[in-house]
Amino acid sequence: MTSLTRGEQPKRVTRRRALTRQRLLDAALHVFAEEGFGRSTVDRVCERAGFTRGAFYSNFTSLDELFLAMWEERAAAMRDGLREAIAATEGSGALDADDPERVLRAVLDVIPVDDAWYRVTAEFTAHALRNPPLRRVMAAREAAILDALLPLVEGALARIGRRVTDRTALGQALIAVHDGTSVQVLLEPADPAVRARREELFRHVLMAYSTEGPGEGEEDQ
Amino acid sequence: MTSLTRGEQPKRVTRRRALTRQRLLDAALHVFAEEGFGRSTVDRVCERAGFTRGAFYSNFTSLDELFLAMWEERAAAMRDGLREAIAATEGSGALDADDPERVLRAVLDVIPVDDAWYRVTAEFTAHALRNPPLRRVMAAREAAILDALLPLVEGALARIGRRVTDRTALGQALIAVHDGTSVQVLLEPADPAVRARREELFRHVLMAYSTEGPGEGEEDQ
DNA sequence: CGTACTGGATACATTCCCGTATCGGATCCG
DNA sequence: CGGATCCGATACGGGAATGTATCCAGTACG
Repeated sequence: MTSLTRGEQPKRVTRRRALTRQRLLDAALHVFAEEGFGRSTVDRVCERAGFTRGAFYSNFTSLDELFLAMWEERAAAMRDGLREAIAATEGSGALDADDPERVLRAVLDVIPVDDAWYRVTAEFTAHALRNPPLRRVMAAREAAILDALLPLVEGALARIGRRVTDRTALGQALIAVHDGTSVQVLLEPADPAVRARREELFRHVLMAYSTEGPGEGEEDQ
Repeated sequence: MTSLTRGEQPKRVTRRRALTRQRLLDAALHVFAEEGFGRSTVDRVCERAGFTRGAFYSNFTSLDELFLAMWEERAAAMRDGLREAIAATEGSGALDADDPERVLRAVLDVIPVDDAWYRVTAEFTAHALRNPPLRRVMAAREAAILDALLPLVEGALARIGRRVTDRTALGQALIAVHDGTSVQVLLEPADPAVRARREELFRHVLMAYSTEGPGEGEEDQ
């Protein structure tokens, strides 16, 4: 379908080019969110970005490729955000021996339930499941993102005195819970209880996949 | 958009009508799964069913309406299947005091990870999130389905000596875990470990939301 | 400061899909 | 079995979106 393997860069990336690329990415997020990925068209994305289709085809070969670029961006932002948030809890005075709540907060604030983003990824995932090469690309990238995020969570847990028993299982569980409960929260936006149950489930998972053991580096402060 | 409230039935449902309706439903499932809900068209559904668009518009007003009918069908089948499966475990000899595994099996076999169905519902859900009236309809139906299924699970748990602490929370958690882990299994179809971790997570949830207490009716036997 | 080149706009031909209105044959009922 | 009714096929008039090929202007570099 599309060449999903990094094509050769045109020797230099002019300033202008980078800008229009970014504008296209921003516009696409809105369009995908509003129309749905499946119903989105190159036309609309360009219209929203204030370009014509020529600009699009000069920067991307397909909406798939564009989405993957968008995802990359998002993942990087999340990774940085999480790192920062966890670092922030670190400085904040004395650590109680047991304060999983703080870790939970840090994580949930950085990786929130984002209406638009949820819709877009859900649809794109379904789309990828229909297309084996794309599915593989997606699985690989997801694994990479998890690899970057997990150590952060694990470190945070260690600092409050809990050792993770099975790193991979915890990662899979957290993602499943995040995704699975996000829909529920979005479907029932008026009901705060749904959100509360989501967080309770996160607590259960964090506890179930870690054990009260010596944190690696700093047991308490 | 579409009148999602049950319209008035034309006084009688002729045999022929029922048949074409069913053929349209079956065809639609395939088309949705293959093309994606968003990219599916009335044309294609009819083509696949061997009708022309006239037939479609005579039976449904929109693809949304058709999907809801499809979902209804599916939910009913699941409910019956689950009831039957649980009833089957009932007769099977002496119950060990603690055999959550049996309950888990019964449930997982009836509500499997279904590739095509997952894609379709995921996309339709995203679509519904974009459309408040439709979102409400969907939330309501989901709640109704859960109401029908939960007592069955609760009963099965009671028979192995576990009392559910918070019915609603358990239901929400099970659904979240089912949905969230389904994607993972489908994204990584070659890796049996992913599926194993899914089931492990189910076990954790079943235990976390129930307590070792006297089952309501039949403590043992 | 001018020129070679890159990037985005425009035009084009094609394909697909929508929803309605009307018609003729199948189906049901007495 | 015959008439009333129902149902699905056909015809119609538009409206988008696609990807490509070509062209002009803005940009960067010597």
